[in-house]
Amino acid sequence: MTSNQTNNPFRTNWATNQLVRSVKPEHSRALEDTPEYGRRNDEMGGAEEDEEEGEASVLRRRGSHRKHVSQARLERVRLRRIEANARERNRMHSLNNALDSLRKVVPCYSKTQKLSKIETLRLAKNYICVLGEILRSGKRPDLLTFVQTLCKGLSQPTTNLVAGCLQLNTRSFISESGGESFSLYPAYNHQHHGPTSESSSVDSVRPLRAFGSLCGPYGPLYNSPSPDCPSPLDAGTLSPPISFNGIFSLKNEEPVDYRSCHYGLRYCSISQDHSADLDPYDIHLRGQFYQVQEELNKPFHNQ
DNA sequence: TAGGCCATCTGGTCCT
DNA sequence: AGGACCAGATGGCCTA
Repeated sequence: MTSNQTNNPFRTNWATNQLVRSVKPEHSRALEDTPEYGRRNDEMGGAEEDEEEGEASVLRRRGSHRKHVSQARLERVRLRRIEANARERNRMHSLNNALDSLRKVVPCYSKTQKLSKIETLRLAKNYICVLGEILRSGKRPDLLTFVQTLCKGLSQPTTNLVAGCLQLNTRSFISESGGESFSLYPAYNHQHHGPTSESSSVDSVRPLRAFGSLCGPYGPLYNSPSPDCPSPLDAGTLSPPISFNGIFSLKNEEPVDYRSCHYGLRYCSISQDHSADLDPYDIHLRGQFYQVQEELNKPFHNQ
């Protein structure tokens, strides 16, 4: 809610128009000399000046004419302007909703510290680049490439934020990954951890979001729709999991009900017994083997 | 306090 | 004619 909504919109716009008027090019000024503009000035308490002075007789003649024909028409114009404003607001709101949806599927999502619009777009573009490269090559890039690509063109604060979301710190890498057997790919999930798992963490990293977000043939495997379709992820409570050598770190602002999670492959590899003890701000999930995950990840097994 | 980000209003342009 | 889209301008809020 901005002051524009709480205050009389014409109040600020009047000042705006006064200023704009002084710098606008001639072709724009022409329109402002129309009855519509005069009417608006009247409403904002500004203005008879166009008619009283300034452009003298021609305007005055036009002015008298417009006063004669204007009332009903001007009322319509004013109404149209109000309606157009409302439509524009709605349009921008839907655009913002779409951006929010985008925020939820890029690697760094936080409800309390939202990425700006421009940074969201940049990060999304970078993310797509990474995923595209993965699809193209069938291999996951090395960590450095991933991070560099992801943060390409991002501002320093956003880079820090993304790094924070991804928990990019040396200690995590060294202590938990042993130098290279880790994954920071939000689109990935690990597998084969736990009793039935193999422990090769490099191989355990598998892309996941890339397919989980599609409405394509892999969609049913997840029982999860695309970003266009509502999903637990899109409900806004989940952010992409980060895997460090089989340990997921999930940072969220709100608790997540993992028991009702449809993204079983991504989030539900935890027993219900433990779910109540989860710290939503730093959740470590122990992966379990899922048959469907094996299916899903087939295309991503390195050739 | 400056700068970044955002919501809103507005007029122009294009399209149906 | 009217709606969608766009870009410019502005003021408010927040943070370093």
